[in-house]
Amino acid sequence: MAYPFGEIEKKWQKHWADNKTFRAENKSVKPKYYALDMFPYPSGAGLHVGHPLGYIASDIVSRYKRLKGFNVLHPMGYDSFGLPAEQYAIQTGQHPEKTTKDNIARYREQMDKIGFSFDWEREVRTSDPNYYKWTQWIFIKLFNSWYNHETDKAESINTLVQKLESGKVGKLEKKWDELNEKEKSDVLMEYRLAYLSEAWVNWCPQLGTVLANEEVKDGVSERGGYPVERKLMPQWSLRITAYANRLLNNLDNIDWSESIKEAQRNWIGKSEGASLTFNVDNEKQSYIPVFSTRPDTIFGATFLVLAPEHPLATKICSSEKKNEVDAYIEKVKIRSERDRMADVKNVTGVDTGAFCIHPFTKNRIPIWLGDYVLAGYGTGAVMAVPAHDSRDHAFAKHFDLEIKQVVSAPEGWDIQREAWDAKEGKCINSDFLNGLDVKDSIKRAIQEIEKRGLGFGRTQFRLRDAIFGRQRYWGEPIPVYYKDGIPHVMEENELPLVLPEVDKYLPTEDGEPPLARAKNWKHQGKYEYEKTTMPGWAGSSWYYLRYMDPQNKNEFAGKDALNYWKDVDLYIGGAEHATGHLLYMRFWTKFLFDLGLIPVIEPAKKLINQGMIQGMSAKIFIGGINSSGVSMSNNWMGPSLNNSDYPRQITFNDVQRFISSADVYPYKVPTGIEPFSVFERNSPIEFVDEEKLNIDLFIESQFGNEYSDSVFILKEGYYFKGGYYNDNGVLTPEKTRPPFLVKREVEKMSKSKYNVVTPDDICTNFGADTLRLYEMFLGPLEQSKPWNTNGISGVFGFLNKFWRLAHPNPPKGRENELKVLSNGEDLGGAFFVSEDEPTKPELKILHKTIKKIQQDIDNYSFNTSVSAFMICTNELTELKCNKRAILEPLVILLSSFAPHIAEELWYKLGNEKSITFATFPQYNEALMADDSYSYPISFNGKMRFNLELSLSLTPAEIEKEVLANEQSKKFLEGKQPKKVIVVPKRIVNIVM
RNA sequence: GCGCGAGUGGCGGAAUUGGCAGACGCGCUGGUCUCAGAAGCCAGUGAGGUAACACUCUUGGAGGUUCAAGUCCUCUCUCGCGCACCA
Repeated sequence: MAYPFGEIEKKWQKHWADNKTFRAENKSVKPKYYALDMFPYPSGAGLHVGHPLGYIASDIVSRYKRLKGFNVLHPMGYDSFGLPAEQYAIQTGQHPEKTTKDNIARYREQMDKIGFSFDWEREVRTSDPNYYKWTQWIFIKLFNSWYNHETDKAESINTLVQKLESGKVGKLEKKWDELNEKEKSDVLMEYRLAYLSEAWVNWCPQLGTVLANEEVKDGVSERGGYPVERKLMPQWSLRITAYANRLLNNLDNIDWSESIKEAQRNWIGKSEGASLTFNVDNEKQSYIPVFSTRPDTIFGATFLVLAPEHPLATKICSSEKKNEVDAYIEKVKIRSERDRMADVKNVTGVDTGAFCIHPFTKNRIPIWLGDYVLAGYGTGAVMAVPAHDSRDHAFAKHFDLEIKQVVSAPEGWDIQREAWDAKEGKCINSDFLNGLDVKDSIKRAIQEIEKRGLGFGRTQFRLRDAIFGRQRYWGEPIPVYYKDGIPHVMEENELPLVLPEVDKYLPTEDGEPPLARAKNWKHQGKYEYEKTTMPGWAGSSWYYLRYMDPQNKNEFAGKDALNYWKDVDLYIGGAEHATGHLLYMRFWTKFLFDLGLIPVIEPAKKLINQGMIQGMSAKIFIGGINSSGVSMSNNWMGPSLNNSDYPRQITFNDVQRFISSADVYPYKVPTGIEPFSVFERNSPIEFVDEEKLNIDLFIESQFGNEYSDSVFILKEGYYFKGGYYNDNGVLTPEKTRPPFLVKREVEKMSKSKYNVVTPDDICTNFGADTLRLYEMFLGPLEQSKPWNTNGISGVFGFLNKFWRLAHPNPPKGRENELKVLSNGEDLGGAFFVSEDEPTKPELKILHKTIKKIQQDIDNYSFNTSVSAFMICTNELTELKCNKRAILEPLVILLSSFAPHIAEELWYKLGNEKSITFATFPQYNEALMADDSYSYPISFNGKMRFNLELSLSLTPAEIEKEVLANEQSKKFLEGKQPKKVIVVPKRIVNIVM
């Protein structure tokens, strides 16, 4: 019989909730510890087994830190604005708020079953007006701030206005005071950290909306397949680029995984070089600034390339090239930026017919347009040095442009064939740079450029400002209204700007966002509000602060709370947020710090990315209707590929589709229906046992219903409309049907792949403690792994074994000592612990385990902790140890991992307060010490035998003992050892 | 292409950072209990080899450093993830 986990878990979950056991206090003499999980988006599929992986780890740490005397903040909430609820709303008309609430209720129910020690009084939801009021408030702060590069921090926009008034900043055409309101607004927009500007977006005219990059595939919208073009549109953006340097430099001071830091470094993409200007050889005196990290190669610049979107492109081109240039720009426009980046191999471009003057040589060099130059990076123009940049080289080769070498390459390098990109070599053909090393010549070139007033040294970032507006309904309204065409933010005391009701969640007929449907939704009844909403990452960029003081009505969080909790000590979540959420959160933290609103510049000291738990998808192969909608029946040759054998029971008209078992695909699928009509589809895994699909259940289900008319092709014979036919078309008794197999494949676990496994079944069948231990036992936290339940019985067995330590069969003659408590009669025996003094071996086991568990938790190595518990339990079982002095401390150790069983045993041991308030036991090295050690004795590095020796021996004595040993003599074969290595408490190695 | 990470039994994974490779668990084999099964308990389980020992081989591959290498160095292969015309 298993221990009564069901009863125990329910009982203690209720106890913890009723007693608010895990409530964190904002004032305490204890040191603080803040353990945070990335909060989930509450999707309709519910929590799957991958979610709790990180939550369990942070819960173990939280419970451990409480035992270690910390005041622990361990909260949970929901990132509850987002697209899926809105899509569902569009399809069904159900308000996203309702969907979200239902999903949250389900998440909560699932989490409660796992026994997390969250302080639920601190729950936050980003879609709650009491929460997003402060998200909007931060937006207003961003709008009212600018980045002062002199002080290197954000400041109130008022300090900028002062500087503008005194003329210290900016080059205004008129004096500040002489500007009208619109002009002033436009000037300030150039500086505000939240600003409105024209930005390039993926615009889909048919859908009337902007699409995110990932929603565009092959130049058309993923949904509907409508064309998408690049378009300049007014957009709200956040000036994250102002923080690029600090976001980069501060990475060195936080304990985050190297891969995340590296991803952020790449994303920020700092590069140093020079900006220099080329004058166009025309009457208009146009000039083109370019950015280069290789100003040392300036003498190798043989042409200029502009991005097709470059504003000068159409202005400078010669009249005879005008048509060609316009055609090219039009062609490029309909491709998304992503497509352009993906399509690296094809060189495209066009000659503008215009020329510019090389600033040093004064040569005339041609100006081209090329789509390998990105409008959004640098100045949108490059000086092409084909000899030393392979992209320029490819372009030059394609259009037969001059390639001029200016850096020495290795012997035999053919510069006409391949570019020499490396920053190595000496400058040649380069006037004043000749003979200099590349590294020195970069500095020298910048000096010269600055001296001659051609440009200046400059640092460029790949990071771009974050587009902040979304043409969506289910998000925070941006607290902005328009008065005489000028955007104004609302007053702080007018917040929150509550999301208005709309009749439909779609864009309007004229292509305005859904919020344009809101009736009478105007600021002070007069002024139009901004119609876009904030992106998903807005609310999550600061939520860790709100947890510190979630009920606060007057501030986003109170000063005392902020100063007490400061930052997150341990943050656990997925690595997929490397360049999104985690970067934005760091950005907002630095901004709030600059304004003096919070005391920290980084949100989280330590970050762990838990690995993804993948799903085991079940793929089926469906053939039938081809892409043009023509039934494939005419090509169908029958399962045996022999038309004359074709069974009469099936007429072609009945058959919609043919589904192949994985062990026959593609062999029994007639060649005529390949390849265009056979496709893979995921079957929901609940109809699959190992590899076998239960066809009957499958067809009856909502998912499989559409295949009720299909032929299921088996290795031998086939299945059709409830009957099994052999290859001769003879209806055959059910029993002989061969299995229909699916192809199992490891994929990301997601609702759309029908491979989601929820934790609920495990909780029901084995209990939450087993789930918690098992998820930890699977392997290192950071590692990704497919979910399987193969090993779960081992973990469950361990908990039962542990339970039995305190529920042994009572020894003869001492039955009267039995302590029978409430539900005592369950296992082999009733609850019974001995009050005897522990023996030395028992103490050794205990203290060894305390040390191991403590070290493992400190290293976040939870899988090895579980092993340690198992070893300890096995050893104590061997000794038949049921002593209080051993079990009581062990129960405390176990309580972070398996809190329910620990809490129950703690209670049975006679403790009245929750084990949460116990103290983590201290290990004593002295009790673990052995007086002897079994030395492995090796000869020439090969281990031959073990020898038990006292640890008090000196190395010299050990050597003597070993050499005197009978077995050693055998391996020495009479030879004299050359050398004997003795490492005390490790090894002895004899070199012959 | 660039960056990061990883390759250890049939499987998930250990290995105090250079010191007995394969802990712990699954699976498998045999035994015990049972009318039978499940659960539990006991024993075995890297490969080769042997009646059993002995012995030999073994951490993706090839070299190297060392008394000693899964661990350090060089080269190389494979896989996973991230970024990807960033001038």
